[in-house]
Amino acid sequence: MVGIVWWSGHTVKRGRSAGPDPGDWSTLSDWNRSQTEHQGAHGRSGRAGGREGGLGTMARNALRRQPTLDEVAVRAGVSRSVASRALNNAPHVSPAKREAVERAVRQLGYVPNPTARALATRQTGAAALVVSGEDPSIFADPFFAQVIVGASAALEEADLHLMLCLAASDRGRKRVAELMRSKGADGVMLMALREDDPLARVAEEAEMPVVFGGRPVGPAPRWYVDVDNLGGAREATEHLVSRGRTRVATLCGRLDTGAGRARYRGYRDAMLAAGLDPLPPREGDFTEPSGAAAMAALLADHPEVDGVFAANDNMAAGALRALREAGRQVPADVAVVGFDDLAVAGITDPPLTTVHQPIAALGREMARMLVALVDGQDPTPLILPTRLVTRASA
Amino acid sequence: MVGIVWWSGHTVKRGRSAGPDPGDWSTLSDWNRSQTEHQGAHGRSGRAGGREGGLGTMARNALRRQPTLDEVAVRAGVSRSVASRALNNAPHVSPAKREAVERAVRQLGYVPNPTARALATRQTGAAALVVSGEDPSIFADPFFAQVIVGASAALEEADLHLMLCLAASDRGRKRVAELMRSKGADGVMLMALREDDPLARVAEEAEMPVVFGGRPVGPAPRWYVDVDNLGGAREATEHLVSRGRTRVATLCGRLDTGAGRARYRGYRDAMLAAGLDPLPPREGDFTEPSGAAAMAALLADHPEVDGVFAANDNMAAGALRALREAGRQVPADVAVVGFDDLAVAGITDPPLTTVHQPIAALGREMARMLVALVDGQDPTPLILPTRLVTRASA
DNA sequence: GATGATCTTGGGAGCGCTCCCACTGGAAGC
DNA sequence: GCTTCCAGTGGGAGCGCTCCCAAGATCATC
Repeated sequence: MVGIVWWSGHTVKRGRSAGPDPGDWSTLSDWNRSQTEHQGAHGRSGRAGGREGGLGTMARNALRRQPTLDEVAVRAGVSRSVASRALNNAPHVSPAKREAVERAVRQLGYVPNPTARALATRQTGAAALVVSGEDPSIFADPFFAQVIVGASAALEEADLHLMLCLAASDRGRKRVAELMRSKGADGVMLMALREDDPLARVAEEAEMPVVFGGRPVGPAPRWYVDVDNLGGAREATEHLVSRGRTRVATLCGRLDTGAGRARYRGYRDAMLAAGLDPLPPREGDFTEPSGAAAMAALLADHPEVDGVFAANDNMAAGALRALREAGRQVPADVAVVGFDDLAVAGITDPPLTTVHQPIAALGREMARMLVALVDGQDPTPLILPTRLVTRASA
Repeated sequence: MVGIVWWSGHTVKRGRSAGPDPGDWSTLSDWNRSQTEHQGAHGRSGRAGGREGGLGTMARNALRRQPTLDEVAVRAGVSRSVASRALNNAPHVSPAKREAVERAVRQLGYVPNPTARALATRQTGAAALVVSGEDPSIFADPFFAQVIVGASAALEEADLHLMLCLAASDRGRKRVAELMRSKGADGVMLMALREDDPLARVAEEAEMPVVFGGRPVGPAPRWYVDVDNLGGAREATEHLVSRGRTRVATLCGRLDTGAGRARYRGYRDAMLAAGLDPLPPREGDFTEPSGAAAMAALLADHPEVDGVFAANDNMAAGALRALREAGRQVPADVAVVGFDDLAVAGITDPPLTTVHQPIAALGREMARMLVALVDGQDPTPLILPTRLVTRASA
C-alpha cells in the first residue's frame, strides 16, 4: 500500500482494509477545529465542523476521501500524465495502458475533481443565467422556467452546468458582478436587463462571453437572441384589424424593456399601415393586475374600443377580467390578443388568441450561442420567429 | 516591475504600462493552439481558441489577466499569508497591513479566484437544486420558479451560488450523479423524486449534504422540507363537506409522488371522518389536460358528483373546463377546490378556492436547511403549514 | 530584567488536476 | 547502416488559493 501524505508530515495509510489509526484521527480533528475557528468572510465555517462531537463521522468521511488521479495512475501502473490523457481520451496513449487506466478508474470509483480541473484549465465548466430586475417575483413568470428548460438542455449537450443568478437585490447584483469579474463561470446569459443596467457594463469589462436574451433597449449588444417582437405585435394587430376592428388599443408592457417597446412599435406600425389611428399606449408591467388596471382605465377613457392587443398573456388575462367586470363580451364587443402563448392562454375564458413565441428555443439558442462563444467562435445575433395562434378571444 | 513566470520558462512583464512583447505573444499563441488540439472528453476546445486569427484579442486578454493574491501581497508589501488573512478578515493581521492590503486590492481591482479557493478549501461555494422527472416540461410549472426564488434568496444570504440541474434525460441524470460523486457542489436539494429514484441513492453514497424538497414516497429521508399536504387536503375536503356537498370526489395527482399520495390520503381521511364514502381516486399527472380528462371520466361514471378536490390548481383548472364543457355550473352544481394557490387560481372562471402552500418558503427553508447541514449542524425536518383560500369555486 | 504568553509574520506545502517538455524505442526513409 | 520521425511515456511546473508552522516582535508578569 502506498503512503500518502495527508497534511504536512502526517501520513494516512490507504486502501480498503486499512484500519482506523488514532494518531491520524486526532490530526484530522485538529485540522477541522482550526477550520472552524478560521471562518471566512462569507460567514460559513468549515464543512466538516464538529457535528455530534465529531470523531465517528468526520474520520469516516476523511478516510474515505475521493481517490485522486495519482492513485488511479499508481493502480494502473502508469504515470499521472498517461492517466490524465487516457481520461480525457487524448492521443498518445497505448491501448493497453488506456485499458489499464479505465480498469483502475472503475475499481477505485474514481471521479475527476472538477474544481482541480477548472483551476488547471481555467474553465469552470459552468454557464450562468442571470435574470435581472428589481422584483424577484418577476422570475416567477413561467416564461423564465421555459427559458431555463431550453438553456439547460443545450448546456447539457456541451457538458456545462447551469448557474442561476437572480439579480434582484443589491446584494444579488453585487454577487453577479463578482461572479463575472472573478470568472466564476465560463460565460453568461443575461436576461431582462433594463435600460442602463450596470450589469451589462460589468460583463463587458470582465471580458467574458455574454449573450443577451432579448435585445435590450439601447445599442444592440454584439451577441443576443431575441424573438421577433415587432413582427409578432404587427401580426397580432393586423389580425384584429382583419376582423373588422377599427378602434384597436394596446396595453403595452414596460417601455424601458426591449420587448415592451418593440411590441408597442409593432402595434403602432400595423395601425398606421392600416390607416388607423393608434391610441396612446396604456403601460403595464407584464402582470395580470396591471393588465386589468390598464384595461379598466382604457375603458374609462375610450369606451368605444373594440380590439385590444396586450403585451403579454398575463396582461391579456387581466384585460379579460376587467372586460368581464365591465360587462363587455369577448370577442363580440372587444376582441383581445395576447403575446407569449403560455399555459394561461389556454385556460382563460375565452381562450386567448395570442402570439406564440418559442421560449424554450430562446433559451436553447442563447445557450448554444454562448457555447459557440466559449469555443472561440463568433456567432451572429439571432431573431426567432413568432406566429399567431388563433383561439376564441379574437 | 515584477517578472512573473507565465508558462514554463517564459516570462511576461506585468503592470499597466508594460508594452506588448512579441516573444510572449507567440508563446501564448502556441499555448492556445495546443489547447485547441487537445480538446478534452467534453468536446469543447480551449477557451481562447483562434477566433479572428487570434493575436489581437487573445494577447490582450492574456496580458490583462486577473491579478493574483501574490501580486496584491507584493503591492501591499506583505506576504501572501497576510494578504489572505486580511482578505478573509481573519485575525492576526495588524491594522496597518490590513489597510495596505485593502488599498492594493482596490488599486489592482483584485477579485479572488473562486476556483482556487474552492480547491484549497474543498468547498465549491455552490449548492445544486436538482429537479428530477422524466419530462423536462414538468419544470415549466410555475411551482418550481417560486421554489427557486425562495432558495435563491436563502442561498444568497449564505453566499452560495445556485446550480440548477434538470435531471430529465438519462444524460442529465448521469451528470447529476457525477456532480454529486465528484462533490461539484457543497450540497444538494432534491425535488420531485419518484419512488425509487436512483439519484437518492447516489446522493447518499456520495455522502453529501442532501435536503429533499417534499417527502418522497418510502422511508423518510433524514433531512427534508415539505408542505402539510395531508392537512391541506383534509381542510379542502372538509370545506366541501361543510358546504353541504356529500358526493365529493378527488382528482388526485400521481400516486407515486409523495404529494400526490398525501393529498389523496387527506381527502380520504376527511371523507371517512365525515362519515362519507370516498370515491375511488381519478389519477392525473398535475397538468391541466389531465385534470380535464379525469373530470370528464369522473362525470361519466359518477354524474351525481357535487364536489371535487383536485390535487393541484392546474388539474382544478382542467376540471373547471371539463365541467363548463359538460354544462355544469360551478359552484352551483359542482364545487371545486384546488391546491397550490398559484397565479392560475385567481384567473380561472370562477376564481378557484384552493389550498395555499408557501412555495417560496419551501425553497427558502430547503436552502437554509442545506446551509445548516453544510455548516455541520444537524437540522430537523420541517413541515410548512397550508391554509385554505376561499374564492368563488367552492 | 528575565520569563512567559500572545500577537504578527512569512515560508512553504498542499489542494488535484493539465500540459509542456525532454526522453525513449521502434518504424520508416535513404 | 544511418538518420529522421513520431507514438508513447513520465517528470515536473504550474493554476491561485488556504493554512500549518516556526520564528520574530510585542507585551504583560513577577
